[in-house]
Formats: sequence, structure tokens, C-alpha cells
Amino acid sequence: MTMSKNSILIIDDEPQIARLLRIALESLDYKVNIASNLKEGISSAAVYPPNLIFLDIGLPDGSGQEGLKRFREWYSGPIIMLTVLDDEENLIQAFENGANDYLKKPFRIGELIARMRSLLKIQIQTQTQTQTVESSDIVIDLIGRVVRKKGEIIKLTSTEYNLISILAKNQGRILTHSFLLKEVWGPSYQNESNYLRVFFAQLRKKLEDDPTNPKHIITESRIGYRFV
Amino acid sequence: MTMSKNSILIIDDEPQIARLLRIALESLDYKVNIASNLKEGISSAAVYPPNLIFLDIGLPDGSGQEGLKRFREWYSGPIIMLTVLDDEENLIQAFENGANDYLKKPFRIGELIARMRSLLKIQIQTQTQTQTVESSDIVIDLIGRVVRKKGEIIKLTSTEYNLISILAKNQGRILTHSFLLKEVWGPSYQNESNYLRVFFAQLRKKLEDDPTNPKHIITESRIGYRFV
DNA sequence: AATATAATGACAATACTGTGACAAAGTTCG
DNA sequence: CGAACTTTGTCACAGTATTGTCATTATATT
Repeated sequence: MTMSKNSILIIDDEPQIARLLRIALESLDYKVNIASNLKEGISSAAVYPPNLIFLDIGLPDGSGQEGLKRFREWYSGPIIMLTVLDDEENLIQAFENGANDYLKKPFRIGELIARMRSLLKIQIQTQTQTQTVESSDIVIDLIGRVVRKKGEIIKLTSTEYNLISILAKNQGRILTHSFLLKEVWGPSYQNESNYLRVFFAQLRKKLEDDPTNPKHIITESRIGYRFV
Repeated sequence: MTMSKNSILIIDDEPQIARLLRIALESLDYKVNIASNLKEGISSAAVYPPNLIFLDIGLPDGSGQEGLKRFREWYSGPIIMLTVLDDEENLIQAFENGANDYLKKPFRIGELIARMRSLLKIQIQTQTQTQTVESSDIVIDLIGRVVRKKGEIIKLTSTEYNLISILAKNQGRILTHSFLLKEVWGPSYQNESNYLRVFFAQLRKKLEDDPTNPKHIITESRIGYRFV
């Protein structure tokens, strides 16, 4: 398996910082690439997309904020900004531009690694990629919270939408009753499986051509439901 | 019970902090709930799951770290820890326990909101690994609880799936009658080996090309069954 | 107050499991 | 080698648990 889950790109023009990071990260088995300016960083990431980027704000060939925006046009992984400026304005700007964290130099290496790991665990959802799930004539727009059938917008209540969106995000998988109840109603509702019956009936009435013969919302008896 | 997109739960025993946050967040149209201890916070979240939680580490009724762990048993949304301690050890522990950010009091409200928004944009990954067991044309997705044969989903009942999944997890190994009965039906069914006969017959009918000549579900006479 | 949405309970329809009877295959032993 | 025995496979049916449906009440939302 050559696809590593742990490739990190560092874009920083201060060699001591870059070296310090490389040593720390490589000792934890991360693969580290270093770029000393934005142009180099972008082309490195284009050739070999890393799983996470450290981006210095004070780069010689352009502001890091600009670089951040340019990365966000196509790069959806986590980006951690590094900076000597402790300027709230700058920090807010960075988050607005799509940064996932913002660390002030000098940073504590333990903190940096903890924050990096936390970001590697989660999945970044960028504004650019319109996350939709499609199944024949049904399209679920997870960002717009809109469900269409044959192009027509189907009006769903909030609970109905919450339910179908979880199913859609896990298309093809069976989701158990208790999981669905936990996700939509909260952990204290895990035995109220009649809620599911009622709401899936409504969803099928709205989404299926023949609600008595569902082709999308499939029940898996004694287990749960599945969306195909 | 409605699930607005912007409900925030604050768990903090300092009323001034909670009030400050409430004012700031409500002015941005977030719905704010406040709990002054862990127990209250957990039950509030259980009844009305928020989209993000602020959790103070220094709570009166138990360490915030403990609370964090308890939340992470079921709550998958973002959690931001608040603390007066600037202790790296504590911070690392928090991230290991599943925190998504860690802010030191007194915090700057602009920074707090920028970090909160950044977390609300992303989606915490819900165990989206995909453990599968394959055997020529049969693929068993252990997380999705789905079995495919030549790509087609084969509809299995819950008992059928329980049985085949145990076999799949122990691919190649012989599993005894009593072991299988114990695992699927419970320890008091260890002599009901006719159950196995019936259910394996059904599985073979669904999964084997020629059920009378099984190539995957193999009988080991007088011992048990095996999946290859 | 009017409307929309959610929760609840009762009942019918359906799917699944358990059960026993018997057939087929495999094993033991004279 | 073949009869007696043990184990495994097959089938159909009944009992049971789960699911779908509907009507009604509670709760939010406007």
C-alpha cells in the first residue's frame, strides 16, 4: 500500500522552523515535504497532494492569505496557518478564507501535533464542492438542504430532511434503528422505533413513485434502513 | 423537537462567561442553551442535540476531560474546550479525547467565533472506514452490513447476516457448531444445531452459484462450518 | 388563533424465525 | 460389502416479532 495517509506539506521560508517541524513529524512517521515559497508550495501540492498543509502567513512572494485563497480553489484538505502576527483581524480573515487552524509562532510542538492530528481525523467540507447524493431521479443537496425529484423541489420538514440526509450520506449502507434515532432525535430516543416507521412512511410518500414498493428507501427487517 | 442548523450548547459554571457568550452568539442568530454542570449539559444535549458544544474543563461536578469522553461516546458534532489552564499536557489530552479546539480564557470573542464557524462548516467524520471481506465474487461489507455477489446486493435477513459475518470475520477458519450458536443465538442454544442447517441452507441458496455444491460456505462434518 | 409539524397508540399486513418431519449423505463396524 | 447409525440438507408451515398505516393528540411555528 503506497498511498500514505500521512503526507504533510510545509510552506515556510524560515529554514529553522521547517527543519524543526520536519524532524518532529518524521519521527512520527509522517512524510514531509517542504516548500520555501508559495509558488513552490502550490506546485508541490499539485503534483503530490498532501493530507495536510502548514502555511506560513509571512511568505516572501505573496501574502499567505492570498495563498490560502488560491489553495482553497481546489484543495479541500486541512490547512493550518502559522504566523508571527498575533492579530485578531488577521486570524479572523484566515478562518474566513478557509483555514482550519491558526497557530502563533513560537508554537509548542506538542500542541501543534495535537491540533494537526485532530484535523487529520476529520473531513473538510469546502464550499466549492457541492455535495450532492444522487439516486436515479432523486437528488439530495446536502449543503443546500434541498431534495429534488425529477428536478422538482420536494418540500420536506426538518425531521424528514435530517433523516434522509443521514441515509444519503451513507448511501448503500444499512443504518440501524438505534443509530438513526440517536442521530436524529438524540441518544435517549433509541427505542422509539415507531418514529422511524412514521417518518419513513412520509418520506416514501413524498419521494417514491410507488410508496408501497419503495426503490430507494429500503427497510432491512429487524436491522434498520438503507438508501440506494 | 426541531433541529435548527445553529444550536449551540455552552457548559460552563461561570455565569459571566456564559452570559457573554450567549449575548455574542444570539446576536448572530445562534440558538444558545446554557448548562452550568456536566450532568445538566449531557441531559440537555441528549434531549436537544446541539450543532456545537462549548465545554469548560474546570466544572464543579467532574473534570471536563471526563465529560468530553462521555460526549464522544455518542456525540459526533464539534466540541470546543474552554479553560483557564494553559497547560500543554491538558490540551493534548483534550485533543486525544476528541476535542476539536481548545481556547484559553480569557478568549477574544472574535477569535472564538471564527473558530466556531470554521468547525460548523466542516463535518466530523463518522467512522467512514470500509471494512470488507472478499471471496471471489462475494463481498461482505462489515460496516455497511451489506453483502454483494457480483456487485448485486443480496438481501439477507438479520440472522442470516449475523451468521455470515461471523464466518467472514474468521475467513478460512473452522467455526464449531456450538461457537456459532453461542454467538448468534446465545449461550443457551448451543445444542440447536438444526438452526445452523436451516440458515446455512438459506445462505447457500442466496450466495452460492450451485447451492448443492457450495464453494464458499463449507461444511466440516461433525465440527462446524467454514467460509473461504 | 390558525397552521404545520411531531409524537403517540392501535391495528392490520408482512417478514422472519423456529419447528418438526423426512430425505440424503456420510460413517462405523460386523 | 452392506446394514445400522449418525450427521447434514431440504421443505413447508405456524407462531411471533417487526413493520406499515392511519387516526388522533400534543407541540411548535407563523
